[in-house]
Amino acid sequence: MGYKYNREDILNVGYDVFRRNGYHNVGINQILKESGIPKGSFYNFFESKQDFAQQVIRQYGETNTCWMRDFFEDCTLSPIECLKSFYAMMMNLNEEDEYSGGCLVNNMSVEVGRQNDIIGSEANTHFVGWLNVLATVIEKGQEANEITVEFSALELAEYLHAGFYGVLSRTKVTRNRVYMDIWFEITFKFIST
Amino acid sequence: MGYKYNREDILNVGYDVFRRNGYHNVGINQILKESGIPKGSFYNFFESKQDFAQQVIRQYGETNTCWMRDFFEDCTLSPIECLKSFYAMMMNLNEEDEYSGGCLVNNMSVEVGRQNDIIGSEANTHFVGWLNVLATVIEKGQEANEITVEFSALELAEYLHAGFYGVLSRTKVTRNRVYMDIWFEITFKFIST
DNA sequence: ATAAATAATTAGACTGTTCTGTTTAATTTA
DNA sequence: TAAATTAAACAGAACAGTCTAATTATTTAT
Repeated sequence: MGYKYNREDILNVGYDVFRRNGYHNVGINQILKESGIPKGSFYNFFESKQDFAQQVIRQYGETNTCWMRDFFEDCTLSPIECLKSFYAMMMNLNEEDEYSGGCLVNNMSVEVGRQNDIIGSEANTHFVGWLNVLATVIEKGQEANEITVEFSALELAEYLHAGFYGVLSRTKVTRNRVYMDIWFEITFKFIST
Repeated sequence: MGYKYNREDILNVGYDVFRRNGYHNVGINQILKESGIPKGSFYNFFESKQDFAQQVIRQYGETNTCWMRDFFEDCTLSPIECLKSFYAMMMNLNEEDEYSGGCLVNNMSVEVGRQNDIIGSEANTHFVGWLNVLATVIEKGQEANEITVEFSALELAEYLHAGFYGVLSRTKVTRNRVYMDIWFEITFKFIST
């Protein structure tokens, strides 16, 4: 029989709280309260707030990379239709969430990515992982003549990635799905052959 | 002769400090220290930290709207070349700044735009203003047959806006100009007729 | 197998600092 | 002289992180 609390559960609470509220707006006490863990246990598992945040990002980043890979592996549609349904799903999730969080890794990048090297490079690591998954699918789409070959698969992945996160920022203040829809329409029109 | 300190100078300090460090990571004391103003004077001019941040955003937002309008009015190139040189300039500024700040309004949107209605809607107001300026130029480009008419000028403005801010977030953690260049190449290739 | 010893985890009071914002008084300008 | 501004001490809450003790799990010795 294990102990009462475990690292993973606390990380999951951290994911939720950081994603919705940002990094500097969240105190350790809030994490403790929402996870029901006492301070001593927290500092037994994590060295500091920064260390905790890094581990939160890492867990989510890795989980999401696997999730994306599985999604595209299981997707039986053509490559570009897989991409479309992936982004359609992300947009739906964001709408259901009422645009209140966006992407944890992007939020962390914007808020502290430049000042804090530890968090910045942790975020970048996972961005790169996701971009590679996207690039794989894009490449298949190019081979199937569905996607333009004017640019490399990785360049197009960066393009999709940037556009989507830009539009997430836009929905945070407009709280309206239409901006995601516009981005979707234009982007997929443009990359399609 | 006026008093020793004035609202505008403090707002400019706030712009710089908030842009580089975010909202919740900045304390009033930092603003006081960097502007040399005592606390009493600060609270004479501003009701609260939130009120201060709102005014910082407003001043920058309005200034930037005018600056953009002037830029495009003074630009003697064709519409799409004006757009290109506008974004090229923004990219150069960001590179010179070593990717350390990005756009204040976008940073604020991502960090607090969803939790804080005051700041969120202030940010949105200025986004809308900038988008309208962009749309005006895009419309001219469409009339001159330089820019695709598959989408409305405002939709394309949203598209440019989202992509650019997405890529700013990307440069914050990569600290490399190349991601802006990729975005630029792809985007202008796509919108050009 | 059981008991003793060791290690890991839990618990929360406590520390010192920093946070936003208040207050009161002195000074400056109109 | 009256109003606006400047000045800094002060207040109360929140902050990250420390510390000691108690509890629980695991390992070692018998």
